Amino acid sequence: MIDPALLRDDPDLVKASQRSRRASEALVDEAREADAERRSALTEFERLRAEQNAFGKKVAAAPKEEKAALVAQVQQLAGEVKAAGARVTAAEEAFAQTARRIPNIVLDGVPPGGEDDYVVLREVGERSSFDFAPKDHLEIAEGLDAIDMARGAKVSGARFYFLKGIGARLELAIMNLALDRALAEGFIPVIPPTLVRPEIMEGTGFLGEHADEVYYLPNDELYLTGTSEVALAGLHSDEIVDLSKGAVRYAGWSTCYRREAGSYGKDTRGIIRVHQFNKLEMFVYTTPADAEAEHQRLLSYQEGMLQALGLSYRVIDTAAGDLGTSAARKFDVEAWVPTQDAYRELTSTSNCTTYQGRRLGIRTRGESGKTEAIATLNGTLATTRWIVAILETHQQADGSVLVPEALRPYLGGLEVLMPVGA
RNA sequence: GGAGACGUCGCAUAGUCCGGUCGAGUGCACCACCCUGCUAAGGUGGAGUCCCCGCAAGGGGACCGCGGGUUCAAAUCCCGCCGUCUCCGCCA
Repeated sequence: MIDPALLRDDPDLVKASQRSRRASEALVDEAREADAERRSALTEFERLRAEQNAFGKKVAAAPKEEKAALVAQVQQLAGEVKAAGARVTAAEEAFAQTARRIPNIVLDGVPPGGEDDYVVLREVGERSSFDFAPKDHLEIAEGLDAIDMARGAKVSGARFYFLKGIGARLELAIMNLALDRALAEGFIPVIPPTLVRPEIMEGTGFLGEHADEVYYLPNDELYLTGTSEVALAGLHSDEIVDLSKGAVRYAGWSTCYRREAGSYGKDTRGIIRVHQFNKLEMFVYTTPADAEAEHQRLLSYQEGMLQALGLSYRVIDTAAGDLGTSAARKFDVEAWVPTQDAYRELTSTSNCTTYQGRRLGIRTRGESGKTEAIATLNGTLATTRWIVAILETHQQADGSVLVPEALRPYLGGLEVLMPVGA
């Protein structure tokens, strides 16, 4: 939810944001009209209600024998109050419905346009080159007996897999490396629920255009989360969060579930795009003033991870039209995947400014002691998918894989992953 | 799965049976001031959240888990939902 005051005070800003997202500008005027209607209905209701309240006091104070006459007098007023109240409810509903459809205001500097209009901020590290024909991650993994797709499909269907042996250990190693780095930066580790109630899923904005992506358990009215961002945002819903000691930073470790609807035929090979994976997610509550600096900080932690793992990558500034509903700016870090001859997203970090917090009723106390909107940010620090980039980048001609130094302590000092039977 | 109890202002509680004088008392914590030569104690006052009108001063409305209903009037009566706890049953 954007700040309703913005709609009234600076509609042009909202419209500019919509334009940059290639989204509807008319929606802004629609919302403004709904807001005006809502307020006039409210004023009318409050006037009547005040009158009724005053009368109520009179009735209460009146001697018994006069009560009946007074009561007869207000009966009509009571009906009017009720009708006015109903109008307010309807008008507020209409306003909320319209206003909610407006996505977050994009920040200055975000490239306008759609999916392909991102801006590459930088490319870091040398792309690996091979004097042999590089294998893709699945072929390498099968050589290592690290991933079993066929049996994943047998047990659970397409886009499910077994990570086993060194594959399982590798995932844990990446996750633990990320966790340790997060701890060093003061993040509080959290293992959150992965099933959440509708209002939490709704509040984080995932039931909008991404509704198809979400698993739902109708018997229990619970949603499976596609990222721990959902639970970590819900963690402080309807609370006033104390930021007097600085930003509150969580590192959520969770399994993530995604339906991948509409991506049929895309990335069907291996574990690039799967229904279930693990992720270490950073989630930060901070003041609106500090949000942009925090965003850069999250990005730097992500880049630090990729660098530690010897991955070549680029950072892109996602175009406005490709931002999620809640995001005001988003940076993706994409690793070079040799056999795809392409960069593939390993991390994503979004600054949701106060949009998500407002939807979830999360506030903080400003300097003056007044409550104010809180800003939230999130960013990936490790996922199962990283295995893809690591295997492909560090593979050797014999099918073995060099373990990046940073990862070795998490694999009992192992320096090379050897193919089974080699 | 069955039975029951409970949900009030940061925390703890009163109020609910008998609807109005209750947006709501008390204690603790909190803030300001006063008093007391330390720590402590005592006194006075203040303080919630959200919204509307207003340049402001100020005025008004809503909020007693949530949502409906009854009524001139609901924390209080009725219904539904959610949550917490206890007992029994079951269980990886």
